[in-house]
Amino acid sequence: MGLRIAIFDDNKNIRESITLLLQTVPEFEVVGSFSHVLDCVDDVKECNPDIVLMDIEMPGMSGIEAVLVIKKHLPHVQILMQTVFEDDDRVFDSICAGASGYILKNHLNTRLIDAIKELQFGGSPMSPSVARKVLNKMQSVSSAIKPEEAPDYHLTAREKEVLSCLVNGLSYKMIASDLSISYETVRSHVKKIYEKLHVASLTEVVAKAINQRIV
Amino acid sequence: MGLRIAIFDDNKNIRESITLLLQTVPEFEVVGSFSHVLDCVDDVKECNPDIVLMDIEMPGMSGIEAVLVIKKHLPHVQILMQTVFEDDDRVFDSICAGASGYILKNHLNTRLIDAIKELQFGGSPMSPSVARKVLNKMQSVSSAIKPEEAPDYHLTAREKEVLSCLVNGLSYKMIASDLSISYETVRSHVKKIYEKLHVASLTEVVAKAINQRIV
DNA sequence: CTAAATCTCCCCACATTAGGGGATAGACCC
DNA sequence: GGGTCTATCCCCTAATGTGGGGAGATTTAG
Repeated sequence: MGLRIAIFDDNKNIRESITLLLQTVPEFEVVGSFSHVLDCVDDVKECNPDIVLMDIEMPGMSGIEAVLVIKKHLPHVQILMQTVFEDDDRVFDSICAGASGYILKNHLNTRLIDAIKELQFGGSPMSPSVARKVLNKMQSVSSAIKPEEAPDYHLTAREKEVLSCLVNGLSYKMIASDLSISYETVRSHVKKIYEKLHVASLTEVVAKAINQRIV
Repeated sequence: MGLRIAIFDDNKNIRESITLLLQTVPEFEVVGSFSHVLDCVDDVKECNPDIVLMDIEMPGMSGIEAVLVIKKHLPHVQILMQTVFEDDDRVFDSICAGASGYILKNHLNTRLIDAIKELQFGGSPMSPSVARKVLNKMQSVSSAIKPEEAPDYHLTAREKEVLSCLVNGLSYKMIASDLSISYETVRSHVKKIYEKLHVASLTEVVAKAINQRIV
């Protein structure tokens, strides 16, 4: 069976030349070609593609927003961004929106067919400069990716419960009624937490809990 | 001028076959071939490559650690990981350590030469499945990448100062002496902050400040 | 220049948290 | 069965934070 492909691009010439290019591959089938994304979810539902080629710059709604809504309603569809832009914002916004690949238009002729095949088999084709941006960004947010070994404070389950209540801004009284225990018990737990976290005030507890993701 | 390449791999056969493969490209020059990374910084300084091929599994020090130290001492060197592993940890650790590409050994024959050329021109070659992992990870940490539009609470400079003191766990008294203002003034600021942030307790202030990066 | 915002300080009354103590009952380990 | 850990509860005192006011000086914006 063939691979169903839909194209979104406001430029008619580009849509047509992409279509021509894709038609040189027997297994590819262009099942839709649209000049805007205002009805993209319906369009995609209608033509039921495996892969969507999405331009970024389009009238009305941008291709990035389109990715968001398509992915939301049809998460199985693979979306390949194809655009002239390679500024960080557009690249990362597209990826975060759910795109599975990102190739620049000047690579279309040479790379599009390979890129689609790569997508089909679970890859994420990217133009070289885009891939580099992505890796650099990964490095710069590495702290978020591999949270530095959070020291273990040996909090008990109950203490963690109390702690997360504190972080949510509850007072001792509220926590007591929330957990159906007495005010004094809450206090005992909090005292223990203070000891274990080596802090001396609620604000420090909250700051430490959030920053070290103990919550 | 040629492109200088160094190879780190504990398997002699692999080193030799990679060398043979690379020698088919006239511009490539294999300037070093090492079976371990214990002296990798010296080795790399010695042979002065543009690009390093790094295996992950090696005796003594792992290739990932080697990437770290090489990048630390010789940040301009481009490092391409070549390995059989594609578990998330190894992939992300390598990238965070500073690798500029990551290809799987079963793609070596077909992709290595292209990958090196891509590296040379500022790209970041990755095996398809690795690229997909990277994109998925990017999406999952998107909150860290694009901090959702922090609403502006119109805090004044002074209020922000006080706020950051609070987040650091200081009491009103300490803040007062820190900023050389009276206790009552601190209170005034805090009251204002409460209003503007729509909260009613210190813990909420701290939590909101940290989570929304107002600090 | 006037009005608004900001920063500074003060008072009183009340609520909440902090630090010190101690106690009981159940679970778990050896 | 004795020791350790956890969760639960209690008391007292002191310190700190909360909520409601008001008020003068200075800077900023219209």
